Amino acid sequence: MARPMLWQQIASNLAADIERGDYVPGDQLPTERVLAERFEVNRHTVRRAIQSLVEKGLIRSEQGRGTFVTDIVIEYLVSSRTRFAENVVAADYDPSSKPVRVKTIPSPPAVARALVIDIGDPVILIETLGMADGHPVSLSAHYFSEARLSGIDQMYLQTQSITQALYRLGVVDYFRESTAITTRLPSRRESRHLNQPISQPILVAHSLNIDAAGRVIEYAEGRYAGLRVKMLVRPR
Amino acid sequence: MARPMLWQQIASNLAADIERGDYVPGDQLPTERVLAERFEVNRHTVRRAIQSLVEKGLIRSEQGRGTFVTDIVIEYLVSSRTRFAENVVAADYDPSSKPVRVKTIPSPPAVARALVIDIGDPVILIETLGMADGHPVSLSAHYFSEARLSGIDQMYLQTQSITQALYRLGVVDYFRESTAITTRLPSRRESRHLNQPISQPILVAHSLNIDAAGRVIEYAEGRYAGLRVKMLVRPR
DNA sequence: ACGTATTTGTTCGTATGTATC
DNA sequence: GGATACATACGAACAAATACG
Repeated sequence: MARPMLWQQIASNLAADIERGDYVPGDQLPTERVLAERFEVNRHTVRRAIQSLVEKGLIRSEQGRGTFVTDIVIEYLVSSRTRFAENVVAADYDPSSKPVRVKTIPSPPAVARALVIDIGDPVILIETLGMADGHPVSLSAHYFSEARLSGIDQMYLQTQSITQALYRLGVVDYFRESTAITTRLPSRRESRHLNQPISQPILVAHSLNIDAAGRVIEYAEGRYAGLRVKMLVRPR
Repeated sequence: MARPMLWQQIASNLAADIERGDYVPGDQLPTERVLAERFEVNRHTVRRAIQSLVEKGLIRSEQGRGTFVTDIVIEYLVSSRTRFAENVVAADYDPSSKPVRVKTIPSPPAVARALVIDIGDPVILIETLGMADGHPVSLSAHYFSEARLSGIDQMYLQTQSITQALYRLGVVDYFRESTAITTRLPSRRESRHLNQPISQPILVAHSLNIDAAGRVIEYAEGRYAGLRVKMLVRPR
């Protein structure tokens, strides 16, 4: 029997530390020199261990900076049928979501313009937190015209799915008409929900969804954790 | 004839200041109190003037912060034929660009992967600063395989246009195959070139351009001033 | 704007243990 | 046993990128 090699022992040690949460995604690992001292081996041996973890995708090294635990990265495909859960599944993570706020409010100007209603007309706001493997990824505010889709708030609370809620209200399918992507620093509230530092920028996507007949269904403002999300566009 | 109202005189005064460049996009105007003193009118009168300029879209006021000259906002359409100049013209600004760096380097891993060459193979880097009405908007690094497009650096320096340079090398047209959009804070160098604070996030777009035959032509990393750029996606 | 310290990346050389013929 | 090839591990030095005052 081959006895386990030194570098493999070190690799599984480090992997266990990461698994246990000693180091969370984005954290910097100790330097190679420090690890070499801790494990009482040569730096080469530590490097061999690190290399194997990099190949596994668990960590990433950056020359001159350090070695870091890999962040969860969702490649968020912006297409005509953009759905949160599908994108997370495609990235091989476990999707989940929960309501943050559900309420009816007078529509702000930007929302009214998008939904083609008058400013102040009642709109239903459903704000959701989307997660991948339990890590928050997106905080999305979905706006619906109360006049057109009355009761969607109740349907959503029952089904926990906007697609499902729309379906029960007769919207069998809907499409992404346009998406405008910007960036800014998060508010305190946003940084709290997305569990990321207030100094880390977020991606902001304003999108308009229409049904098969071209009627405006939903206007949404999605805020995405900049560290964990990449928007992928394949143009027509 | 109705003689001009006080608030209108003040409004056109302020508009002229802005037109003349006393205040550039993003600048904060003096507070309402200060303006009231300067024009020797009541604050209400200043407010009426400001309101009219806000409606014209020239300035924007933020409760508790101040009044600011509207930033230039480019709606950058991500499509199969994405060209910088065309996007700037569509937003009604005057496009220009200048080279920042032109050099041949061994290809870094990410570039090699995108261009389907070996790591370290020579690539030509052309870095350009794109401007709208003289305000920097994008800092883009364009990578070309030296083996495939030898001499494009010289062509670019002659024509000052990447599209033109490619044309002279036999690439009559090219298309955007994919674009990945992320965000982060700028480096010192980037913030300097884009003339924006280091604390303001930038949009980062990694894109791949191919020719009509589907051959990879160019890999680019565009960095866009977050304050002045909105990426617009119309999915297929 | 520029040097200094830190950190990863690369390349030498050397020694040792293991498997194979 | 002997010769060879190969992988593992250690040591030292330098290169390249980065961070920071």
